[in-house]
Amino acid sequence: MRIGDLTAATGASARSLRYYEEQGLLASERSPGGQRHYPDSAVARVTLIRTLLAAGLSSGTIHDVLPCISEEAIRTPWLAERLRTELARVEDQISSLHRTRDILAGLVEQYAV
Amino acid sequence: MRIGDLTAATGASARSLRYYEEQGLLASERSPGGQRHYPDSAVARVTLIRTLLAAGLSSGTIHDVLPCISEEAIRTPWLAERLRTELARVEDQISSLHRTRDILAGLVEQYAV
DNA sequence: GTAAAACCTGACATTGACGTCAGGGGCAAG
DNA sequence: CTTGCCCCTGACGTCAATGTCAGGTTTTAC
Repeated sequence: MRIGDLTAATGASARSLRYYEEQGLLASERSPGGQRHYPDSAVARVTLIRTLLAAGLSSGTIHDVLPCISEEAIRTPWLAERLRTELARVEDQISSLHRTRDILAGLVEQYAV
Repeated sequence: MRIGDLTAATGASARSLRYYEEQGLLASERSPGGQRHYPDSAVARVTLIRTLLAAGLSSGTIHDVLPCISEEAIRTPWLAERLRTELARVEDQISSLHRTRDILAGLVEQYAV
Protein backbone atom coordinates (compact mmCIF):
# COMPACT_ATOMS: atom_id res chain seq x y z
CA MET A 1 0.00 0.00 0.00
CA ARG A 2 1.08 3.57 -0.58
CA ILE A 3 1.16 6.40 1.91
CA GLY A 4 -2.31 7.64 1.04
CA ASP A 5 -3.80 4.26 1.78
CA LEU A 6 -2.00 4.13 5.08
CA THR A 7 -3.28 7.55 6.10
CA ALA A 8 -6.78 6.38 5.23
CA ALA A 9 -6.35 3.18 7.19
CA THR A 10 -4.84 4.72 10.31
CA GLY A 11 -5.95 8.32 10.48
CA ALA A 12 -2.35 9.48 10.75
CA SER A 13 -1.38 12.24 8.34
CA ALA A 14 1.19 11.62 5.62
CA ARG A 15 3.41 14.10 7.40
CA SER A 16 3.22 12.02 10.57
CA LEU A 17 4.01 8.80 8.74
CA ARG A 18 7.11 10.33 7.19
CA TYR A 19 8.06 11.62 10.59
CA TYR A 20 7.69 8.17 12.14
CA GLU A 21 9.96 6.82 9.45
CA GLU A 22 12.47 9.60 10.02
CA GLN A 23 12.50 8.65 13.70
CA GLY A 24 13.10 5.03 12.86
CA LEU A 25 9.70 3.83 14.05
CA LEU A 26 8.33 2.74 10.71
CA ALA A 27 9.98 1.16 7.69
CA SER A 28 9.02 1.46 4.05
CA GLU A 29 10.25 0.20 0.72
CA ARG A 30 10.50 2.49 -2.23
CA SER A 31 9.15 2.15 -5.72
CA PRO A 32 11.65 2.78 -8.56
CA GLY A 33 10.30 6.32 -8.63
CA GLY A 34 11.02 6.81 -4.95
CA GLN A 35 7.54 6.50 -3.53
CA ARG A 36 6.94 4.74 -0.23
CA HIS A 37 5.36 1.32 -0.16
CA TYR A 38 4.10 -0.36 2.99
CA PRO A 39 3.15 -3.91 3.88
CA ASP A 40 -0.28 -4.50 5.39
CA SER A 41 1.29 -5.00 8.78
CA ALA A 42 2.13 -1.29 8.78
CA VAL A 43 -1.45 -0.51 9.76
CA ALA A 44 -1.11 -2.31 13.07
CA ARG A 45 2.33 -0.85 13.54
CA VAL A 46 1.14 2.71 13.09
CA THR A 47 -1.80 2.10 15.38
CA LEU A 48 0.57 0.85 18.04
CA ILE A 49 2.87 3.84 17.58
CA ARG A 50 -0.05 6.20 18.00
CA THR A 51 -1.26 4.42 21.11
CA LEU A 52 2.14 4.75 22.70
CA LEU A 53 2.48 8.37 21.62
CA ALA A 54 -0.92 9.11 23.08
CA ALA A 55 0.26 7.54 26.31
CA GLY A 56 3.02 10.11 26.46
CA LEU A 57 5.97 8.00 25.36
CA SER A 58 8.37 10.03 23.27
CA SER A 59 9.32 8.87 19.81
CA GLY A 60 12.80 8.22 21.15
CA THR A 61 11.46 5.91 23.83
CA ILE A 62 9.22 4.16 21.37
CA HIS A 63 12.19 3.70 19.11
CA ASP A 64 14.04 1.96 21.91
CA VAL A 65 11.10 -0.20 22.87
CA LEU A 66 9.27 -0.96 19.65
CA PRO A 67 11.77 -3.24 17.92
CA CYS A 68 11.38 -5.81 20.66
CA ILE A 69 7.66 -5.83 20.02
CA SER A 70 7.65 -6.63 16.34
CA GLU A 71 10.99 -8.22 15.66
CA GLU A 72 12.38 -10.58 18.21
CA ALA A 73 15.09 -8.28 19.37
CA ILE A 74 18.00 -7.58 21.57
CA ARG A 75 17.17 -8.52 25.15
CA THR A 76 19.62 -6.45 27.06
CA PRO A 77 19.13 -5.82 30.78
CA TRP A 78 19.37 -2.18 29.87
CA LEU A 79 16.23 -2.53 27.78
CA ALA A 80 14.45 -4.42 30.54
CA GLU A 81 15.26 -1.58 32.89
CA ARG A 82 14.05 0.94 30.36
CA LEU A 83 10.78 -0.89 30.04
CA ARG A 84 10.28 -1.00 33.78
CA THR A 85 10.96 2.72 34.02
CA GLU A 86 8.40 3.50 31.36
CA LEU A 87 5.90 1.15 32.95
CA ALA A 88 6.29 2.92 36.27
CA ARG A 89 5.84 6.26 34.59
CA VAL A 90 2.66 5.14 32.90
CA GLU A 91 1.29 3.75 36.14
CA ASP A 92 2.02 7.02 37.92
CA GLN A 93 0.24 8.80 35.16
CA ILE A 94 -2.75 6.52 35.56
CA SER A 95 -3.01 7.29 39.27
CA SER A 96 -2.73 10.98 38.57
CA LEU A 97 -5.48 10.71 36.00
CA HIS A 98 -7.67 8.87 38.49
CA ARG A 99 -7.33 11.77 40.88
CA THR A 100 -8.23 14.18 38.13
CA ARG A 101 -11.18 12.07 37.11
CA ASP A 102 -12.46 12.08 40.67
CA ILE A 103 -12.12 15.84 40.85
CA LEU A 104 -14.02 16.31 37.61
CA ALA A 105 -16.60 13.67 38.45
CA GLY A 106 -17.24 15.36 41.78
CA LEU A 107 -17.85 18.64 40.02
CA VAL A 108 -20.12 17.10 37.44
CA GLU A 109 -22.12 15.53 40.23
CA GLN A 110 -22.52 18.89 41.95
CA TYR A 111 -23.89 20.33 38.78
CA ALA A 112 -26.27 17.46 38.25
CA VAL A 113 -28.13 18.45 41.42
CA MET B 1 4.18 34.19 51.48
CA ARG B 2 6.33 35.39 48.61
CA ILE B 3 6.99 33.65 45.34
CA GLY B 4 10.14 31.96 46.55
CA ASP B 5 8.26 30.35 49.42
CA LEU B 6 5.59 29.14 47.07
CA THR B 7 8.11 27.56 44.73
CA ALA B 8 9.66 25.81 47.71
CA ALA B 9 6.27 24.60 48.92
CA THR B 10 4.98 23.37 45.58
CA GLY B 11 7.95 22.55 43.41
CA ALA B 12 6.65 24.81 40.67
CA SER B 13 9.20 27.27 39.31
CA ALA B 14 8.72 31.00 39.74
CA ARG B 15 8.33 31.19 35.98
CA SER B 16 5.48 28.72 36.16
CA LEU B 17 3.73 30.59 38.95
CA ARG B 18 3.89 33.84 37.00
CA TYR B 19 2.61 31.97 33.99
CA TYR B 20 -0.33 30.58 35.96
CA GLU B 21 -1.16 34.08 37.07
CA GLU B 22 -0.88 35.38 33.53
CA GLN B 23 -3.34 32.70 32.47
CA GLY B 24 -5.75 33.70 35.21
CA LEU B 25 -5.31 30.52 37.22
CA LEU B 26 -3.68 32.01 40.28
CA ALA B 27 -4.19 35.33 42.05
CA SER B 28 -1.68 37.35 44.03
CA GLU B 29 -1.57 40.60 45.89
CA ARG B 30 1.34 42.97 45.50
CA SER B 31 3.53 44.61 48.07
CA PRO B 32 3.98 48.39 47.68
CA GLY B 33 7.16 47.58 45.79
CA GLY B 34 5.29 45.36 43.34
CA GLN B 35 6.26 41.96 44.67
CA ARG B 36 3.77 39.11 44.69
CA HIS B 37 2.26 37.94 47.93
CA TYR B 38 0.25 34.75 48.29
CA PRO B 39 -2.09 33.40 50.96
CA ASP B 40 -1.38 29.95 52.37
CA SER B 41 -4.24 28.53 50.36
CA ALA B 42 -2.16 29.14 47.24
CA VAL B 43 -0.16 26.00 47.96
CA ALA B 44 -3.21 23.78 47.55
CA ARG B 45 -4.31 25.79 44.56
CA VAL B 46 -1.00 25.36 42.76
CA THR B 47 -0.95 21.67 43.58
CA LEU B 48 -4.38 21.32 42.06
CA ILE B 49 -3.36 23.26 38.96
CA ARG B 50 -0.38 20.99 38.48
CA THR B 51 -2.47 17.87 38.89
CA LEU B 52 -4.86 19.03 36.22
CA LEU B 53 -2.05 20.12 33.90
CA ALA B 54 -0.41 16.74 34.35
CA ALA B 55 -3.71 15.18 33.37
CA GLY B 56 -3.52 16.97 30.06
CA LEU B 57 -6.01 19.76 30.69
CA SER B 58 -4.90 22.95 29.00
CA SER B 59 -4.50 26.11 31.02
CA GLY B 60 -7.50 27.50 29.17
CA THR B 61 -9.66 24.60 30.24
CA ILE B 62 -8.43 24.84 33.80
CA HIS B 63 -9.23 28.51 33.76
CA ASP B 64 -12.81 27.70 32.79
CA VAL B 65 -13.16 24.96 35.36
CA LEU B 66 -11.11 26.06 38.35
CA PRO B 67 -13.22 28.97 39.63
CA CYS B 68 -16.07 26.62 40.39
CA ILE B 69 -13.72 24.54 42.50
CA SER B 70 -12.47 27.21 44.87
CA GLU B 71 -15.05 29.93 44.79
CA GLU B 72 -18.67 28.96 44.66
CA ALA B 73 -19.18 30.02 41.11
CA ILE B 74 -21.36 30.41 38.15
CA ARG B 75 -23.28 27.21 37.52
CA THR B 76 -24.11 27.53 33.90
CA PRO B 77 -25.24 24.53 31.87
CA TRP B 78 -22.43 25.43 29.53
CA LEU B 79 -19.94 24.80 32.29
CA ALA B 80 -21.59 21.52 33.21
CA GLU B 81 -21.26 20.42 29.62
CA ARG B 82 -17.65 21.50 29.56
CA LEU B 83 -16.95 19.46 32.65
CA ARG B 84 -18.57 16.38 31.17
CA THR B 85 -16.52 16.77 28.01
CA GLU B 86 -13.30 16.96 29.97
CA LEU B 87 -14.33 14.06 32.15
CA ALA B 88 -14.94 11.95 29.07
CA ARG B 89 -11.57 12.96 27.66
CA VAL B 90 -9.80 12.00 30.86
CA GLU B 91 -11.57 8.65 30.95
CA ASP B 92 -10.57 7.96 27.36
CA GLN B 93 -7.04 8.81 28.28
CA ILE B 94 -7.18 6.41 31.19
CA SER B 95 -8.30 3.56 28.95
CA SER B 96 -5.58 4.37 26.47
CA LEU B 97 -3.04 4.34 29.24
CA HIS B 98 -4.33 1.00 30.44
CA ARG B 99 -3.68 -0.45 27.01
CA THR B 100 -0.21 0.99 27.03
CA ARG B 101 0.43 -0.35 30.50
CA ASP B 102 -0.63 -3.81 29.39
CA ILE B 103 1.68 -3.63 26.39
CA LEU B 104 4.61 -2.56 28.53
CA ALA B 105 3.79 -5.01 31.32
CA GLY B 106 3.67 -7.83 28.80
CA LEU B 107 7.10 -6.88 27.55
CA VAL B 108 8.53 -6.57 31.03
CA GLU B 109 7.20 -10.01 31.82
CA GLN B 110 8.88 -11.47 28.74
CA TYR B 111 12.16 -10.05 29.90
CA ALA B 112 11.73 -11.35 33.41
CA VAL B 113 11.93 -14.94 32.12
C1' DG C 1 0.45 11.30 -24.43
C1' DT C 2 -1.52 14.24 -21.43
C1' DA C 3 -3.99 15.73 -17.49
C1' DA C 4 -5.05 14.89 -12.81
C1' DA C 5 -4.03 12.96 -8.65
C1' DA C 6 -0.79 11.39 -5.57
C1' DC C 7 3.71 11.65 -4.03
C1' DC C 8 8.51 13.50 -3.11
C1' DT C 9 12.06 16.60 -0.35
C1' DG C 10 13.14 20.56 2.24
C1' DA C 11 12.17 24.11 5.05
C1' DC C 12 9.75 27.14 7.85
C1' DA C 13 5.53 27.76 11.15
C1' DT C 14 2.85 26.33 15.14
C1' DT C 15 1.39 25.25 19.96
C1' DG C 16 1.87 25.15 25.14
C1' DA C 17 4.19 25.24 29.17
C1' DC C 18 7.72 26.48 30.44
C1' DG C 19 13.56 27.85 30.64
C1' DT C 20 16.64 31.47 30.58
C1' DC C 21 18.82 35.79 30.18
C1' DA C 22 19.15 40.92 30.54
C1' DG C 23 18.66 44.93 32.98
C1' DG C 24 16.71 46.95 36.78
C1' DG C 25 14.41 47.51 41.32
C1' DG C 26 12.83 45.94 46.56
C1' DC C 27 14.12 44.75 51.18
C1' DA C 28 16.09 42.99 55.68
C1' DA C 29 20.77 42.82 58.10
C1' DG C 30 24.83 44.73 59.49
C1' DC D 1 23.92 52.97 53.43
C1' DT D 2 25.44 49.35 51.23
C1' DT D 3 25.71 44.51 50.49
C1' DG D 4 23.44 40.48 49.07
C1' DC D 5 19.49 38.13 48.01
C1' DC D 6 15.06 37.95 46.28
C1' DC D 7 11.99 39.80 43.04
C1' DC D 8 10.24 42.39 38.82
C1' DT D 9 9.09 42.76 33.53
C1' DG D 10 9.97 41.68 28.85
C1' DA D 11 11.56 39.04 25.42
C1' DC D 12 13.52 35.42 23.11
C1' DG D 13 14.68 30.17 23.20
C1' DT D 14 13.13 25.25 23.58
C1' DC D 15 11.07 20.82 22.53
C1' DA D 16 8.13 17.44 20.13
C1' DA D 17 4.86 16.20 16.96
C1' DT D 18 2.73 18.04 13.29
C1' DG D 19 0.86 21.64 9.85
C1' DT D 20 1.82 23.84 5.73
C1' DC D 21 3.79 25.68 1.64
C1' DA D 22 6.76 25.61 -2.46
C1' DG D 23 8.54 23.54 -6.34
C1' DG D 24 9.23 19.42 -8.62
C1' DT D 25 8.51 14.15 -9.88
C1' DT D 26 5.78 9.83 -10.31
C1' DT D 27 1.78 7.27 -11.07
C1' DT D 28 -2.87 6.57 -12.72
C1' DA D 29 -6.70 7.20 -15.82
C1' DC D 30 -8.33 8.25 -20.01
